[in-house]
Amino acid sequence: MAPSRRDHLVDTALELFVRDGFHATGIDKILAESGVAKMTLYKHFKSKDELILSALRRRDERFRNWFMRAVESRAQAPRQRLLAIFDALDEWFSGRDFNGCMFINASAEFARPDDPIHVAAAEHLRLVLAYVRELATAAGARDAEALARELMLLAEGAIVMAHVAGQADAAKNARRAARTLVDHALA
Amino acid sequence: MAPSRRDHLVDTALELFVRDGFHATGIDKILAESGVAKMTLYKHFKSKDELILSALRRRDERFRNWFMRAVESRAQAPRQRLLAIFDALDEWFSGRDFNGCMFINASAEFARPDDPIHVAAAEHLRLVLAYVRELATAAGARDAEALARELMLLAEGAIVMAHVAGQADAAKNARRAARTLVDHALA
DNA sequence: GAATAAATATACAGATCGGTCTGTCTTGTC
DNA sequence: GACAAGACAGACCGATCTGTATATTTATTC
Repeated sequence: MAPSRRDHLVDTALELFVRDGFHATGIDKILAESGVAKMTLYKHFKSKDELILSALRRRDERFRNWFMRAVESRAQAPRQRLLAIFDALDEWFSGRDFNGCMFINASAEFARPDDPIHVAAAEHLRLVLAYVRELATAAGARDAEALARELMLLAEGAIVMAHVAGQADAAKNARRAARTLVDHALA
Repeated sequence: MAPSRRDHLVDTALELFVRDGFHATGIDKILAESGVAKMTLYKHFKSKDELILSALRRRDERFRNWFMRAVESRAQAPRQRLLAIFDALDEWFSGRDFNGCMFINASAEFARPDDPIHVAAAEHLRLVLAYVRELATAAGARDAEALARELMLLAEGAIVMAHVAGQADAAKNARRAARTLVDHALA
């Protein structure tokens, strides 16, 4: 079964949104890039914002899937998995198409906290945090919630320093800090 | 001496850019809000991008000024100043008009690393990092550069978690992690 | 092969974008 | 009072924006 027009549309939009941003990517560019007609887009999506939401949902799904596999394939021991988070980030940052976190970017362009797009970005972070908390719990942290939040700070900070400041080694710095925090939390 | 038209323009633009984003803020809105004529704007700035750069420069100047005063007024001892960073962030996040970091947002909308606006954002982070490194050096850290980078990760991560995920206590989590890292680095 | 559904191309609407241009009016200075 | 500088208002430009309408082509299915 050939990929549906809708899927193709979401994939193309996803790529352009990540590369150029949301406001800077016009409907017409998405249509030209995907070879889909305008009426087809508006049959599947009520508006550009709906398309953005679909792209964010797909990104969330793919990213967390990749992330969990990347972490779990690197280590078996729970404590090592907490550190493997930052090895996965390092791989991500080193990719040619790294352009920051799509959800941080979405929150920048849709700043009102009640904007559905901003809400979707918040939900993504909530889900990633929940996964890190699972890892922290498995590792036997006294306060898994606290450790997870601390590691999330390092992870998000690394994304920012890698993207905004171009610090290619941000994930490595974060890993070093993470080891200190994990040692402290598991002592 | 009345504030110059140019200054008023930059201030108005700064406010709107922070609140609504860069692409979402049109020239006309800035003019209407500031009561300045269009030709006056284009006499002072070659383009909208030039106005954005001026707004970023002003923001960088004001933010770092506020930040250094906020840190130094909270503590005298170098080690305590490193932790005061996160008390200052907490105050910032609690403000009614907190809308994330303008430089992270700018990098999201102007993603190409060689874009002058992205470069300006990178420079801002570089300057903040330099200040944190000074504090770390004064505190007698064995590796001041490493400690400064780790604390920067926590700070930027806190900004993201506070803005994107609406975590009001992000700065407090960061402060707790920072204490662990500082203790480890000064041991 | 006809009927049906979907996707196509194209044109268009109405608004807004960044930026230019032409004037008018105010203000300060000599 | 003459004059120049600077800011004003507002029309205007071409391009682009999201979204809609129409009419044609393609593909599937009976």
